[in-house]
Amino acid sequence: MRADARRNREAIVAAARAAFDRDEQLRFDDFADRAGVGVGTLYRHFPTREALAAAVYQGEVIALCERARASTRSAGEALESFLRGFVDYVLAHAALARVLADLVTPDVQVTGGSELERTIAELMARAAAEGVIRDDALPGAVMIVLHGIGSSIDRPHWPRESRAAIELLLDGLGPDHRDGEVDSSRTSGT
Amino acid sequence: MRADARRNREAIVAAARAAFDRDEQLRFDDFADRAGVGVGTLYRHFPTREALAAAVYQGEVIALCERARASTRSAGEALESFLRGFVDYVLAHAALARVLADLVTPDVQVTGGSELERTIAELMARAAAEGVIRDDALPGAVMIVLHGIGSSIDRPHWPRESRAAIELLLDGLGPDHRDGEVDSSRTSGT
DNA sequence: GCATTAAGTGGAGATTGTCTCCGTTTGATA
DNA sequence: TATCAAACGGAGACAATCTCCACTTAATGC
Repeated sequence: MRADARRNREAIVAAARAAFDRDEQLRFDDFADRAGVGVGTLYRHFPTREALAAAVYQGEVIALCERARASTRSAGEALESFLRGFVDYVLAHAALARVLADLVTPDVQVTGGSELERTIAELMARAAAEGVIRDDALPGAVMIVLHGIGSSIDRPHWPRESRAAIELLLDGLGPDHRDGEVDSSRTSGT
Repeated sequence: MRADARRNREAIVAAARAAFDRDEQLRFDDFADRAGVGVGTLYRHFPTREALAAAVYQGEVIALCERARASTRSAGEALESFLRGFVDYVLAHAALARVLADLVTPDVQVTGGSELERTIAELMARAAAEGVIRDDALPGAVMIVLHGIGSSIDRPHWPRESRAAIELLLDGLGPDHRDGEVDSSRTSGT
């Protein structure tokens, strides 16, 4: 890769990161201006807005994933803290939430997305092997909840509700309800 | 309302319902062509794509909601069957999923959305009063999961994963884990 | 150094989808 | 059947995305 190409690419990513961090809503072409390059250059490096967002966050997401997979804690703890940590990270980076949809939908060729799902699947498998979560839970179901968190950013109480959703999910993952659901046997006549 | 206005409005809704049912991805202006009216007429009746989608689905969603609230079954059963039923309905109407985002984000002036959330809140309150779900669960957290289901439509195993997500949610709502989460006390050394 | 050239650049303008505006038509009312 | 406010239609303004290609520049060989 030629030196000027790399320089431009990095300038674009840096400009995009700055804009995302302030949660600015920019037209795609504006990222080119911000980086001081032409739109042609922008499009050559990043064919879509999602590709750009991925370049900005891929590193961080993958780092989170690797930290979790390398964790020496029990599988249950690793899974719990990964999910809570991921949600905290998303809450702190609204722009990531706005593109999480694409990180989560695997059809796009974005490494961060499949990496996220792979990590969750691995942590769940380990936790299930330890018996601390049910062994019939689908990683995809967890992805769907994360997706919901990412795309609910415009709700008034987004952070609180997101954390609540994760807690419900973690509870639901517990090993004690292979049958369960809402405990209808307790139904009183009220 | 003038007769021709009503006729046009109904023609637009009918055309939109037909297009949605086939999950066609139309430009907004095309709904006007399909209904045989001008774009001006389309925009006067439905300022946004979401308003149109709401007109198509509001009735059905509100009907689902009212049926659930009128249910004479125990609150736990009503909540369970409402959530499962709603997901089934969404799975059967992909186009609804695509606009669920807006039905779920309350800033938009769409009656169906707040109606959905109000229904969930009410069913949850009743179930909590009966003691069949925890009383500290936020309706918003449930909305987030529904939102996730709606916006995960492009995932390969969307239906299965969506149902799995609802089951996890229902399990998590159960009354037995006021503390809980993943049961770390069971952690073995493995 | 200096030519060669493939890789890279920039931005004008094509394209596409959304939305507005206003001259014309039509249904309701008396 | 005259009146007029309500409703209509669609040309075209507008906004965002994306392509294309004439020009520039870094790398390579001599």
